[in-house]
Amino acid sequence: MKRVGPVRNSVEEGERKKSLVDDAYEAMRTAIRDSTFAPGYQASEQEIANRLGMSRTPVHEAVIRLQGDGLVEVLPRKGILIVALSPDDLREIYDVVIAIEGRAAELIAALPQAERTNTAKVLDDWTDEMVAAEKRNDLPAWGNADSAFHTALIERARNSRMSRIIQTVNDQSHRLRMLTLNLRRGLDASVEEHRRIAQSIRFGHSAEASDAARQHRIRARDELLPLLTSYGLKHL
Amino acid sequence: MKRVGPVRNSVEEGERKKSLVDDAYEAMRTAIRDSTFAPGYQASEQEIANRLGMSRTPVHEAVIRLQGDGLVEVLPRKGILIVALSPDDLREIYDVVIAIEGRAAELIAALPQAERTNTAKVLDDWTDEMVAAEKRNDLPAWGNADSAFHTALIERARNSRMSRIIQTVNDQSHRLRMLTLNLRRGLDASVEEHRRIAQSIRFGHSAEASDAARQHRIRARDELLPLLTSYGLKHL
DNA sequence: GAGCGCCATCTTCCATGCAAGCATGAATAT
DNA sequence: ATATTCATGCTTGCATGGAAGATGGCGCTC
Repeated sequence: MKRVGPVRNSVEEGERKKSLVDDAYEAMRTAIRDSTFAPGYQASEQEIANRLGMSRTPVHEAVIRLQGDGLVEVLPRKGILIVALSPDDLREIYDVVIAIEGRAAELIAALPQAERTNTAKVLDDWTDEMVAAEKRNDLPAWGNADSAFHTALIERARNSRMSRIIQTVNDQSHRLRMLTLNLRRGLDASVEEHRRIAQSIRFGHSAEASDAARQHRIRARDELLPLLTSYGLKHL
Repeated sequence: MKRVGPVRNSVEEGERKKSLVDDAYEAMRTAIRDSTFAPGYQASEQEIANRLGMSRTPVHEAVIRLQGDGLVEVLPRKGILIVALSPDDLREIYDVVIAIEGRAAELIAALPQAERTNTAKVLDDWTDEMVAAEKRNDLPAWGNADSAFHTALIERARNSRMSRIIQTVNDQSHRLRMLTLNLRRGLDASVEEHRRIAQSIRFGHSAEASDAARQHRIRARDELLPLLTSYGLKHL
Protein backbone atom coordinates (compact mmCIF):
# COMPACT_ATOMS: atom_id res chain seq x y z
CA MET A 1 0.00 0.00 0.00
CA LYS A 2 1.70 3.11 -1.24
CA ARG A 3 1.15 6.43 0.43
CA VAL A 4 -0.29 9.06 -1.83
CA GLY A 5 0.82 12.18 -0.07
CA PRO A 6 2.64 13.51 2.93
CA VAL A 7 1.10 12.75 6.27
CA ARG A 8 1.28 14.64 9.52
CA ASN A 9 4.85 14.49 10.66
CA SER A 10 4.84 14.12 14.41
CA VAL A 11 8.49 15.12 14.73
CA GLU A 12 8.80 18.53 13.10
CA GLU A 13 5.50 20.27 13.41
CA GLY A 14 6.81 23.66 14.28
CA GLU A 15 5.21 25.60 11.46
CA ARG A 16 1.44 25.52 11.45
CA LYS A 17 -1.58 23.73 12.82
CA LYS A 18 -3.08 21.92 9.90
CA SER A 19 -6.06 19.71 10.41
CA LEU A 20 -6.26 16.21 9.03
CA VAL A 21 -9.03 17.40 6.74
CA ASP A 22 -6.65 19.93 5.21
CA ASP A 23 -4.02 17.24 4.80
CA ALA A 24 -6.48 14.94 3.09
CA TYR A 25 -7.76 17.76 0.88
CA GLU A 26 -4.31 18.79 -0.28
CA ALA A 27 -3.16 15.22 -0.80
CA MET A 28 -6.17 14.33 -2.92
CA ARG A 29 -6.09 17.61 -4.82
CA THR A 30 -2.46 17.04 -5.67
CA ALA A 31 -3.09 13.42 -6.59
CA ILE A 32 -5.83 14.49 -8.98
CA ARG A 33 -3.75 17.29 -10.49
CA ASP A 34 -0.81 15.04 -11.33
CA SER A 35 -3.04 12.18 -12.45
CA THR A 36 -2.13 9.84 -9.61
CA PHE A 37 -5.88 9.65 -9.42
CA ALA A 38 -6.76 9.55 -13.10
CA PRO A 39 -10.21 10.60 -14.31
CA GLY A 40 -12.64 7.73 -14.27
CA TYR A 41 -10.80 6.18 -11.35
CA GLN A 42 -13.13 5.10 -8.65
CA ALA A 43 -11.80 5.06 -5.14
CA SER A 44 -13.33 4.37 -1.76
CA GLU A 45 -12.96 6.59 1.24
CA GLN A 46 -11.71 3.69 3.32
CA GLU A 47 -8.94 2.98 0.84
CA ILE A 48 -7.82 6.61 0.74
CA ALA A 49 -8.02 6.83 4.50
CA ASN A 50 -5.72 3.85 4.81
CA ARG A 51 -3.23 5.36 2.37
CA LEU A 52 -3.19 8.63 4.25
CA GLY A 53 -3.03 6.96 7.62
CA MET A 54 -6.16 8.51 9.04
CA SER A 55 -9.75 7.54 9.64
CA ARG A 56 -12.57 7.87 7.16
CA THR A 57 -14.01 11.06 8.62
CA PRO A 58 -11.43 13.62 7.48
CA VAL A 59 -11.29 11.96 4.06
CA HIS A 60 -15.05 12.17 3.79
CA GLU A 61 -15.02 15.86 4.65
CA ALA A 62 -12.20 16.56 2.23
CA VAL A 63 -14.21 14.83 -0.49
CA ILE A 64 -17.07 17.23 0.17
CA ARG A 65 -14.72 20.14 -0.49
CA LEU A 66 -13.35 18.51 -3.63
CA GLN A 67 -16.88 17.96 -4.84
CA GLY A 68 -17.53 21.65 -4.35
CA ASP A 69 -14.47 22.33 -6.47
CA GLY A 70 -15.85 20.12 -9.20
CA LEU A 71 -12.89 17.77 -9.06
CA VAL A 72 -14.69 14.64 -7.90
CA GLU A 73 -18.21 13.34 -7.90
CA VAL A 74 -19.53 11.24 -5.06
CA LEU A 75 -21.87 8.48 -6.18
CA PRO A 76 -24.10 7.66 -3.22
CA ARG A 77 -23.05 4.27 -1.95
CA LYS A 78 -20.92 3.55 -4.96
CA GLY A 79 -17.73 5.46 -4.38
CA ILE A 80 -15.82 8.54 -5.40
CA LEU A 81 -15.39 9.30 -9.09
CA ILE A 82 -12.60 11.49 -10.43
CA VAL A 83 -14.36 13.64 -12.98
CA ALA A 84 -13.20 13.91 -16.58
CA LEU A 85 -13.33 17.06 -18.68
CA SER A 86 -15.52 17.03 -21.77
CA PRO A 87 -15.08 19.47 -24.68
CA ASP A 88 -18.14 21.24 -23.36
CA ASP A 89 -16.45 21.69 -19.99
CA LEU A 90 -13.51 23.20 -21.82
CA ARG A 91 -15.75 25.67 -23.58
CA GLU A 92 -17.24 26.66 -20.22
CA ILE A 93 -13.87 27.04 -18.55
CA TYR A 94 -12.48 29.19 -21.35
CA ASP A 95 -15.45 31.53 -21.21
CA VAL A 96 -15.06 31.93 -17.48
CA VAL A 97 -11.37 32.72 -17.87
CA ILE A 98 -12.04 35.13 -20.72
CA ALA A 99 -14.59 36.97 -18.61
CA ILE A 100 -12.56 37.14 -15.42
CA GLU A 101 -9.12 37.84 -16.85
CA GLY A 102 -10.56 40.46 -19.16
CA ARG A 103 -12.13 42.32 -16.28
CA ALA A 104 -9.02 41.89 -14.15
CA ALA A 105 -6.81 43.47 -16.80
CA GLU A 106 -9.31 46.28 -17.21
CA LEU A 107 -9.29 46.96 -13.47
CA ILE A 108 -5.54 46.94 -13.20
CA ALA A 109 -5.25 49.41 -16.07
CA ALA A 110 -7.48 51.79 -14.11
CA LEU A 111 -5.18 51.87 -11.08
CA PRO A 112 -2.85 54.77 -10.27
CA GLN A 113 0.22 55.07 -12.46
CA ALA A 114 2.75 53.89 -9.89
CA GLU A 115 0.96 50.62 -9.42
CA ARG A 116 0.40 50.20 -13.15
CA THR A 117 4.09 50.66 -13.87
CA ASN A 118 5.02 48.17 -11.21
CA THR A 119 2.55 45.57 -12.41
CA ALA A 120 3.56 46.01 -16.04
CA LYS A 121 7.16 45.42 -15.06
CA VAL A 122 6.32 42.23 -13.21
CA LEU A 123 4.32 40.98 -16.17
CA ASP A 124 7.10 41.85 -18.60
CA ASP A 125 9.62 40.07 -16.41
CA TRP A 126 7.63 36.87 -16.60
CA THR A 127 7.30 37.27 -20.34
CA ASP A 128 11.08 37.71 -20.54
CA GLU A 129 11.39 34.48 -18.62
CA MET A 130 9.21 32.78 -21.22
CA VAL A 131 11.44 34.04 -24.02
CA ALA A 132 14.54 32.81 -22.21
CA ALA A 133 12.96 29.41 -21.57
CA GLU A 134 12.00 29.14 -25.20
CA LYS A 135 15.60 29.82 -26.23
CA ARG A 136 16.74 27.03 -23.93
CA ASN A 137 13.99 24.75 -25.23
CA ASP A 138 12.92 24.42 -21.60
CA LEU A 139 9.24 23.62 -21.92
CA PRO A 140 8.46 23.22 -18.19
CA ALA A 141 10.07 26.57 -17.44
CA TRP A 142 8.08 28.14 -20.26
CA GLY A 143 4.88 26.75 -18.76
CA ASN A 144 5.76 27.96 -15.28
CA ALA A 145 6.54 31.46 -16.47
CA ASP A 146 3.30 31.55 -18.45
CA SER A 147 1.37 30.43 -15.38
CA ALA A 148 3.13 33.02 -13.27
CA PHE A 149 2.17 35.75 -15.75
CA HIS A 150 -1.51 34.88 -15.54
CA THR A 151 -1.42 34.38 -11.79
CA ALA A 152 0.17 37.80 -11.38
CA LEU A 153 -2.44 39.32 -13.66
CA ILE A 154 -5.23 38.04 -11.43
CA GLU A 155 -3.54 38.74 -8.12
CA ARG A 156 -2.85 42.36 -9.05
CA ALA A 157 -6.55 42.97 -9.53
CA ARG A 158 -6.93 42.45 -5.77
CA ASN A 159 -10.16 40.53 -5.95
CA SER A 160 -10.13 37.42 -3.81
CA ARG A 161 -13.26 36.05 -5.44
CA MET A 162 -11.76 36.35 -8.89
CA SER A 163 -8.61 34.65 -7.61
CA ARG A 164 -10.61 31.80 -6.20
CA ILE A 165 -12.63 31.34 -9.37
CA ILE A 166 -9.48 31.20 -11.48
CA GLN A 167 -7.86 28.84 -9.01
CA THR A 168 -10.83 26.50 -9.26
CA VAL A 169 -10.90 26.31 -13.03
CA ASN A 170 -7.11 26.03 -13.09
CA ASP A 171 -7.35 22.95 -10.89
CA GLN A 172 -9.97 21.49 -13.15
CA SER A 173 -7.98 22.06 -16.30
CA HIS A 174 -4.50 21.40 -14.96
CA ARG A 175 -4.20 18.00 -16.60
CA LEU A 176 -5.21 19.48 -19.93
CA ARG A 177 -2.59 22.17 -19.56
CA MET A 178 0.14 19.63 -18.91
CA LEU A 179 -0.89 17.80 -22.02
CA THR A 180 -1.17 20.79 -24.32
CA LEU A 181 2.19 22.09 -23.21
CA ASN A 182 3.71 19.39 -25.40
CA LEU A 183 1.43 19.84 -28.37
CA ARG A 184 1.97 23.46 -29.30
CA ARG A 185 5.62 24.13 -29.71
CA GLY A 186 6.88 27.18 -31.52
CA LEU A 187 3.64 28.25 -33.11
CA ASP A 188 2.60 30.49 -30.30
CA ALA A 189 1.81 34.18 -30.21
CA SER A 190 1.68 34.29 -26.43
CA VAL A 191 4.75 36.47 -26.01
CA GLU A 192 3.55 39.31 -28.24
CA GLU A 193 0.09 39.12 -26.70
CA HIS A 194 1.55 39.27 -23.21
CA ARG A 195 3.52 42.34 -24.24
CA ARG A 196 0.37 44.01 -25.46
CA ILE A 197 -1.43 43.30 -22.19
CA ALA A 198 1.44 44.69 -20.12
CA GLN A 199 1.80 47.74 -22.35
CA SER A 200 -1.91 48.54 -22.19
CA ILE A 201 -1.73 48.35 -18.42
CA ARG A 202 1.36 50.53 -18.34
CA PHE A 203 -0.38 53.27 -20.32
CA GLY A 204 -3.62 52.92 -18.39
CA HIS A 205 -5.68 51.94 -21.41
CA SER A 206 -8.43 49.96 -19.73
CA ALA A 207 -10.45 48.98 -22.74
CA GLU A 208 -7.39 47.88 -24.66
CA ALA A 209 -6.05 45.90 -21.69
CA SER A 210 -9.34 44.06 -21.38
CA ASP A 211 -9.43 43.37 -25.10
CA ALA A 212 -5.82 42.18 -25.16
CA ALA A 213 -6.36 39.78 -22.27
CA ARG A 214 -9.54 38.46 -23.83
CA GLN A 215 -8.11 38.04 -27.31
CA HIS A 216 -5.11 36.24 -25.86
CA ARG A 217 -7.33 33.58 -24.32
CA ILE A 218 -9.65 33.43 -27.30
CA ARG A 219 -6.75 32.85 -29.68
CA ALA A 220 -5.30 30.16 -27.43
CA ARG A 221 -8.67 28.43 -27.23
CA ASP A 222 -9.20 28.54 -30.97
CA GLU A 223 -5.79 26.96 -31.46
CA LEU A 224 -6.16 24.26 -28.86
CA LEU A 225 -9.69 22.98 -29.24
CA PRO A 226 -9.34 21.86 -32.88
CA LEU A 227 -6.05 20.24 -31.96
CA LEU A 228 -7.73 18.18 -29.29
CA THR A 229 -10.58 17.06 -31.48
CA SER A 230 -8.13 16.13 -34.22
CA TYR A 231 -6.36 13.94 -31.72
CA GLY A 232 -9.72 12.39 -30.94
CA LEU A 233 -9.58 13.34 -27.29
CA LYS A 234 -13.13 13.20 -26.09
CA HIS A 235 -12.38 13.61 -22.43
CA LEU A 236 -9.57 14.10 -20.00
CA MET B 1 -36.53 25.53 20.75
CA LYS B 2 -37.88 26.64 17.42
CA ARG B 3 -37.20 24.67 14.28
CA VAL B 4 -35.45 26.61 11.59
CA GLY B 5 -36.40 24.62 8.55
CA PRO B 6 -38.33 21.64 7.33
CA VAL B 7 -37.07 18.28 8.43
CA ARG B 8 -37.27 14.93 6.75
CA ASN B 9 -40.92 14.05 6.56
CA SER B 10 -41.23 10.33 7.03
CA VAL B 11 -44.78 10.22 5.70
CA GLU B 12 -44.71 11.75 2.25
CA GLU B 13 -41.31 11.16 0.79
CA GLY B 14 -42.42 10.24 -2.65
CA GLU B 15 -40.39 12.79 -4.56
CA ARG B 16 -36.66 12.49 -4.10
CA LYS B 17 -34.05 10.97 -1.88
CA LYS B 18 -32.39 13.82 -0.14
CA SER B 19 -29.69 13.20 2.38
CA LEU B 20 -29.70 14.82 5.78
CA VAL B 21 -26.64 16.78 4.71
CA ASP B 22 -28.64 18.31 1.87
CA ASP B 23 -31.46 19.12 4.27
CA ALA B 24 -29.08 20.80 6.67
CA TYR B 25 -27.37 22.68 3.86
CA GLU B 26 -30.59 24.02 2.41
CA ALA B 27 -32.02 24.90 5.81
CA MET B 28 -28.94 26.84 6.85
CA ARG B 29 -28.56 28.49 3.47
CA THR B 30 -32.16 29.65 3.62
CA ALA B 31 -31.79 30.77 7.22
CA ILE B 32 -28.79 32.87 6.27
CA ARG B 33 -30.46 34.33 3.19
CA ASP B 34 -33.52 35.55 5.07
CA SER B 35 -31.49 36.71 8.07
CA THR B 36 -32.84 34.11 10.48
CA PHE B 37 -29.16 33.65 11.03
CA ALA B 38 -27.98 37.25 10.98
CA PRO B 39 -24.36 38.11 10.20
CA GLY B 40 -22.23 38.09 13.29
CA TYR B 41 -24.43 35.46 14.85
CA GLN B 42 -22.43 32.66 16.34
CA ALA B 43 -24.03 29.27 16.51
CA SER B 44 -22.83 25.86 17.56
CA GLU B 45 -23.23 22.74 15.51
CA GLN B 46 -24.94 20.99 18.37
CA GLU B 47 -27.53 23.75 18.63
CA ILE B 48 -28.30 23.67 14.92
CA ALA B 49 -28.40 19.89 14.96
CA ASN B 50 -30.98 19.99 17.73
CA ARG B 51 -33.11 22.48 15.82
CA LEU B 52 -33.01 20.37 12.70
CA GLY B 53 -33.61 17.16 14.58
CA MET B 54 -30.45 15.40 13.46
CA SER B 55 -27.00 14.65 14.83
CA ARG B 56 -23.96 16.86 14.53
CA THR B 57 -22.39 15.00 11.62
CA PRO B 58 -24.64 16.14 8.76
CA VAL B 59 -24.64 19.67 10.16
CA HIS B 60 -20.87 19.63 10.32
CA GLU B 61 -20.63 18.50 6.69
CA ALA B 62 -23.17 21.07 5.56
CA VAL B 63 -21.11 23.75 7.30
CA ILE B 64 -18.10 22.71 5.24
CA ARG B 65 -20.10 23.33 2.08
CA LEU B 66 -21.38 26.67 3.36
CA GLN B 67 -17.82 27.64 4.19
CA GLY B 68 -16.86 26.86 0.61
CA ASP B 69 -19.67 29.15 -0.50
CA GLY B 70 -18.27 31.91 1.66
CA LEU B 71 -21.44 32.17 3.72
CA VAL B 72 -20.04 31.08 7.06
CA GLU B 73 -16.71 30.88 8.76
CA VAL B 74 -15.89 28.14 11.19
CA LEU B 75 -13.79 29.24 14.13
CA PRO B 76 -12.01 26.17 15.46
CA ARG B 77 -13.46 25.33 18.86
CA LYS B 78 -15.42 28.55 19.02
CA GLY B 79 -18.37 28.01 16.75
CA ILE B 80 -19.82 28.94 13.39
CA LEU B 81 -19.82 32.58 12.38
CA ILE B 82 -22.24 33.99 9.84
CA VAL B 83 -20.05 36.23 7.71
CA ALA B 84 -20.85 39.87 7.10
CA LEU B 85 -20.24 41.74 3.86
CA SER B 86 -17.79 44.62 3.91
CA PRO B 87 -17.75 47.38 1.27
CA ASP B 88 -14.68 45.67 -0.13
CA ASP B 89 -16.64 42.45 -0.54
CA LEU B 90 -19.26 44.41 -2.41
CA ARG B 91 -16.66 45.79 -4.76
CA GLU B 92 -15.40 42.28 -5.42
CA ILE B 93 -18.85 40.88 -6.00
CA TYR B 94 -19.80 43.63 -8.41
CA ASP B 95 -16.68 43.10 -10.47
CA VAL B 96 -17.36 39.37 -10.69
CA VAL B 97 -20.92 40.02 -11.81
CA ILE B 98 -19.81 42.64 -14.33
CA ALA B 99 -17.31 40.21 -15.80
CA ILE B 100 -19.60 37.19 -15.96
CA GLU B 101 -22.83 38.84 -17.05
CA GLY B 102 -20.98 40.86 -19.67
CA ARG B 103 -19.51 37.74 -21.20
CA ALA B 104 -22.83 35.90 -20.93
CA ALA B 105 -24.65 38.61 -22.85
CA GLU B 106 -21.89 38.62 -25.44
CA LEU B 107 -22.18 34.87 -25.91
CA ILE B 108 -25.95 34.91 -26.20
CA ALA B 109 -25.77 37.62 -28.85
CA ALA B 110 -23.52 35.33 -30.89
CA LEU B 111 -26.07 32.50 -31.00
CA PRO B 112 -28.22 31.70 -34.06
CA GLN B 113 -31.04 34.10 -34.74
CA ALA B 114 -33.89 31.82 -33.66
CA GLU B 115 -32.42 31.44 -30.22
CA ARG B 116 -31.58 35.12 -29.96
CA THR B 117 -35.14 36.13 -30.79
CA ASN B 118 -36.49 33.70 -28.26
CA THR B 119 -34.15 34.87 -25.51
CA ALA B 120 -34.78 38.54 -26.25
CA LYS B 121 -38.51 37.92 -25.93
CA VAL B 122 -38.10 36.20 -22.58
CA LEU B 123 -35.96 39.07 -21.33
CA ASP B 124 -38.43 41.67 -22.58
CA ASP B 125 -41.28 39.81 -20.91
CA TRP B 126 -39.55 40.03 -17.57
CA THR B 127 -38.86 43.71 -18.16
CA ASP B 128 -42.56 44.20 -18.93
CA GLU B 129 -43.30 42.53 -15.64
CA MET B 130 -41.04 45.04 -13.92
CA VAL B 131 -42.89 47.92 -15.52
CA ALA B 132 -46.23 46.46 -14.47
CA ALA B 133 -45.01 45.92 -10.93
CA GLU B 134 -43.76 49.48 -10.78
CA LYS B 135 -47.18 50.74 -11.83
CA ARG B 136 -48.77 48.72 -9.03
CA ASN B 137 -46.12 49.96 -6.62
CA ASP B 138 -45.39 46.30 -5.96
CA LEU B 139 -41.79 46.36 -4.87
CA PRO B 140 -41.36 42.62 -4.17
CA ALA B 141 -42.76 41.77 -7.61
CA TRP B 142 -40.39 44.31 -9.15
CA GLY B 143 -37.48 42.65 -7.40
CA ASN B 144 -38.55 39.18 -8.45
CA ALA B 145 -38.93 40.21 -12.08
CA ASP B 146 -35.53 41.88 -12.00
CA SER B 147 -33.98 38.76 -10.53
CA ALA B 148 -35.69 36.62 -13.13
CA PHE B 149 -34.30 38.83 -15.90
CA HIS B 150 -30.74 38.38 -14.70
CA THR B 151 -31.19 34.69 -13.99
CA ALA B 152 -32.53 34.18 -17.52
CA LEU B 153 -29.60 36.13 -18.92
CA ILE B 154 -27.15 33.78 -17.28
CA GLU B 155 -29.05 30.56 -17.91
CA ARG B 156 -29.35 31.31 -21.63
CA ALA B 157 -25.59 31.44 -21.95
CA ARG B 158 -25.58 27.70 -21.18
CA ASN B 159 -22.54 27.74 -18.99
CA SER B 160 -23.02 25.82 -15.76
CA ARG B 161 -19.86 27.27 -14.21
CA MET B 162 -21.03 30.81 -14.85
CA SER B 163 -24.41 29.92 -13.37
CA ARG B 164 -22.77 28.54 -10.28
CA ILE B 165 -20.54 31.56 -9.82
CA ILE B 166 -23.48 33.92 -10.09
CA GLN B 167 -25.51 31.75 -7.74
CA THR B 168 -22.73 31.92 -5.17
CA VAL B 169 -22.34 35.69 -5.22
CA ASN B 170 -26.12 36.08 -5.26
CA ASP B 171 -26.34 34.05 -2.07
CA GLN B 172 -23.65 36.19 -0.51
CA SER B 173 -25.33 39.46 -1.45
CA HIS B 174 -28.94 38.45 -1.05
CA ARG B 175 -29.41 40.33 2.19
CA LEU B 176 -27.99 43.47 0.65
CA ARG B 177 -30.37 43.15 -2.27
CA MET B 178 -33.35 42.87 0.05
CA LEU B 179 -32.21 46.02 1.79
CA THR B 180 -31.48 48.09 -1.28
CA LEU B 181 -34.81 47.18 -2.80
CA ASN B 182 -36.34 49.65 -0.39
CA LEU B 183 -33.76 52.38 -0.80
CA ARG B 184 -33.90 53.11 -4.50
CA ARG B 185 -37.44 53.74 -5.53
CA GLY B 186 -38.26 55.45 -8.76
CA LEU B 187 -34.81 56.70 -9.61
CA ASP B 188 -33.85 53.67 -11.57
CA ALA B 189 -32.80 53.28 -15.19
CA SER B 190 -33.00 49.50 -15.06
CA VAL B 191 -35.90 49.20 -17.47
CA GLU B 192 -34.27 51.10 -20.32
CA GLU B 193 -31.00 49.31 -19.73
CA HIS B 194 -32.74 45.95 -19.80
CA ARG B 195 -34.34 46.94 -23.09
CA ARG B 196 -30.98 47.77 -24.54
CA ILE B 197 -29.54 44.43 -23.47
CA ALA B 198 -32.45 42.52 -25.00
CA GLN B 199 -32.35 44.55 -28.19
CA SER B 200 -28.62 44.03 -28.64
CA ILE B 201 -29.14 40.31 -28.25
CA ARG B 202 -32.04 40.34 -30.70
CA PHE B 203 -29.91 41.96 -33.37
CA GLY B 204 -26.89 39.82 -32.63
CA HIS B 205 -24.67 42.72 -31.65
CA SER B 206 -22.25 40.95 -29.32
CA ALA B 207 -20.06 43.85 -28.36
CA GLU B 208 -23.03 46.08 -27.64
CA ALA B 209 -24.77 43.37 -25.63
CA SER B 210 -21.69 42.93 -23.49
CA ASP B 211 -21.34 46.66 -23.01
CA ALA B 212 -25.02 47.10 -22.16
CA ALA B 213 -24.93 44.33 -19.54
CA ARG B 214 -21.74 45.72 -18.03
CA GLN B 215 -22.89 49.33 -17.96
CA HIS B 216 -26.16 48.25 -16.35
CA ARG B 217 -24.31 46.74 -13.42
CA ILE B 218 -21.74 49.50 -13.24
CA ARG B 219 -24.46 52.13 -13.08
CA ALA B 220 -26.33 50.21 -10.38
CA ARG B 221 -23.14 49.85 -8.37
CA ASP B 222 -22.27 53.52 -8.65
CA GLU B 223 -25.75 54.42 -7.42
CA LEU B 224 -25.84 51.96 -4.54
CA LEU B 225 -22.40 52.14 -2.98
CA PRO B 226 -22.51 55.86 -2.12
CA LEU B 227 -26.01 55.34 -0.75
CA LEU B 228 -24.75 52.67 1.60
CA THR B 229 -21.81 54.70 2.84
CA SER B 230 -24.07 57.69 3.38
CA TYR B 231 -26.26 55.51 5.56
CA GLY B 232 -23.12 54.57 7.44
CA LEU B 233 -23.51 50.88 6.71
CA LYS B 234 -20.10 49.41 7.23
CA HIS B 235 -21.13 45.81 6.97
CA LEU B 236 -24.11 43.55 6.36
C1' DG C 1 -26.76 -22.75 -22.44
C1' DA C 2 -29.37 -18.71 -21.06
C1' DG C 3 -31.88 -16.02 -17.88
C1' DC C 4 -33.46 -14.86 -13.40
C1' DG C 5 -33.25 -14.20 -8.53
C1' DC C 6 -30.92 -14.11 -4.24
C1' DC C 7 -27.19 -13.27 -1.18
C1' DA C 8 -22.69 -11.69 0.19
C1' DT C 9 -19.98 -7.77 0.18
C1' DC C 10 -18.62 -3.24 -0.36
C1' DT C 11 -19.95 1.38 -0.31
C1' DT C 12 -21.49 5.76 1.83
C1' DC C 13 -24.47 7.82 5.55
C1' DC C 14 -25.28 9.03 10.05
C1' DA C 15 -24.96 8.72 15.25
C1' DT C 16 -22.20 8.80 19.07
C1' DG C 17 -18.16 8.70 22.07
C1' DC C 18 -13.81 10.51 23.31
C1' DA C 19 -10.17 13.87 23.24
C1' DA C 20 -8.19 18.42 23.06
C1' DG C 21 -8.35 23.41 23.11
C1' DC C 22 -10.01 27.75 24.48
C1' DA C 23 -12.81 31.06 27.00
C1' DT C 24 -15.07 32.43 30.91
C1' DG C 25 -15.66 33.18 35.47
C1' DA C 26 -14.96 32.16 40.17
C1' DA C 27 -11.86 31.95 43.91
C1' DT C 28 -7.81 33.15 46.20
C1' DA C 29 -3.70 35.73 47.21
C1' DT C 30 -1.65 40.24 47.59
C1' DA D 1 -9.91 46.31 45.40
C1' DT D 2 -7.24 44.13 41.98
C1' DA D 3 -4.70 40.79 39.68
C1' DT D 4 -3.72 36.09 38.84
C1' DT D 5 -4.55 31.39 38.61
C1' DC D 6 -7.16 27.44 38.01
C1' DA D 7 -11.11 24.70 37.09
C1' DT D 8 -15.18 23.93 34.54
C1' DG D 9 -17.92 23.86 30.62
C1' DC D 10 -18.57 24.42 25.84
C1' DT D 11 -16.70 24.03 21.38
C1' DT D 12 -14.96 21.44 17.23
C1' DG D 13 -11.80 17.50 15.51
C1' DC D 14 -11.65 12.82 14.76
C1' DA D 15 -12.63 7.71 15.30
C1' DT D 16 -15.67 4.04 15.05
C1' DG D 17 -19.85 1.20 14.84
C1' DG D 18 -24.21 0.21 12.91
C1' DA D 19 -27.58 0.79 9.09
C1' DA D 20 -29.27 1.23 4.44
C1' DG D 21 -28.50 0.60 -0.21
C1' DA D 22 -26.37 -0.92 -4.53
C1' DT D 23 -23.75 -4.14 -7.14
C1' DG D 24 -21.80 -8.24 -8.82
C1' DG D 25 -21.35 -13.07 -8.59
C1' DC D 26 -23.22 -17.50 -7.94
C1' DG D 27 -26.51 -20.95 -8.04
C1' DC D 28 -30.86 -22.45 -9.53
C1' DT D 29 -34.39 -23.07 -12.89
C1' DC D 30 -36.06 -23.72 -17.39
